[in-house]
Amino acid sequence: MATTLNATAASLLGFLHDGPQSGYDLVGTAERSIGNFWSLTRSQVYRELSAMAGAGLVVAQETGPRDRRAYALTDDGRAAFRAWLARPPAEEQIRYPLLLTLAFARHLPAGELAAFVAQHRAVHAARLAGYRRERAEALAAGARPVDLVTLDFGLRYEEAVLGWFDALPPEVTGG
Amino acid sequence: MATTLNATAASLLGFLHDGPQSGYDLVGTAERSIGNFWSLTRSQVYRELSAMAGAGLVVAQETGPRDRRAYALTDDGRAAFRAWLARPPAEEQIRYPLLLTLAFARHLPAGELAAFVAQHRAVHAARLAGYRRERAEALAAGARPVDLVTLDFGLRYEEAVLGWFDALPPEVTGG
DNA sequence: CGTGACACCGTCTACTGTGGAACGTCAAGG
DNA sequence: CCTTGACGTTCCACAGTAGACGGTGTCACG
Repeated sequence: MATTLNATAASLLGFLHDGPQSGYDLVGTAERSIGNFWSLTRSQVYRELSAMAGAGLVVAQETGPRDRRAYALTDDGRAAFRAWLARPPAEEQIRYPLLLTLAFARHLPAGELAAFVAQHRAVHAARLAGYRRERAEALAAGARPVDLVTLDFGLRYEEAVLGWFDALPPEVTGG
Repeated sequence: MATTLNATAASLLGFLHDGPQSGYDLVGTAERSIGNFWSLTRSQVYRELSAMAGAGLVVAQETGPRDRRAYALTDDGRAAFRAWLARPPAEEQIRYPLLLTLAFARHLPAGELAAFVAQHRAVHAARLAGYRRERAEALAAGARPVDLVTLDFGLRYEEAVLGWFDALPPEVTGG
């Protein structure tokens, strides 16, 4: 592994610090813990796992039922993870197709645009509600502020987006 | 072109409504107008252009100086663009490596984390300032609210992120 | 007991997106 | 004249996405 890890592979190593997991497990773990701001797919997880196994950063354990195969961290893997973690993180990426539609809205009949906007607003409202519930549950379970920083990012993001939706001019919302 | 356009290709068609442009031009146009929320690279632009030329959505004009080759919209291209625009836009994607670092911060010495956070905060502060300036200029140039919706998204996003940075617990900021 | 539904688990492929190397070309300035 | 640098395209390797596919264990229900 001459070249440095990519962020997705590194996060898998991060999760493996808590014990061996299969690719399937890792997808679930990742979705639960970093899914709000980092997406990954099964395909990629398995691809990275076998690459890292080849590079000696993880070792596959014996296959269990249903071809289940857990991977365990090696010392090299631990070292690679720490090396990755010490590197300055890159900037965030945002891609929002709705804004693309909005940018070209002059080519679109007004009614359809308003419908798209309403649909997206509903999605964000639901996400915000979900984050608020999650936060309350975490607090009740004794979480410290430092445990909530990534969740709080999502909260503030969704609040901002909802505020943006609600400030949209009537040409866009169909008002 | 049986399969539907992807968003990047569609946006190129959108820009070509204003007249023929080369790949190089399109990269610049896109960066200026949708770059805040939609990234694209040279490689992809040229790839999509030749694919669309093959599908008859655009036609290459004669090559000018420096192998420059402008593409013009065809009627098929116009139709494909409208068909794409009428489809409900997908949800946004966010990937923020800093949050990944934060999520695994327990494996990292405190000082390094604070430095990363400070660097990212500065980036966002600069972007916010840039957006505010852009907005003022656009208003001065007579822009209507509907022309500012995508810029306003960026503004609210950056305000929210900055608010989040400023509410981070001292364990993270090194305070 | 049987079987059908469904979650579990991995593989594969095609396509989309990113980053940078490479390379020729024209314009302008010292 | 020569260098520098913007212009413009091509190519490649890798990262990320989406979904089809196929096999397997479990459990509920008839």
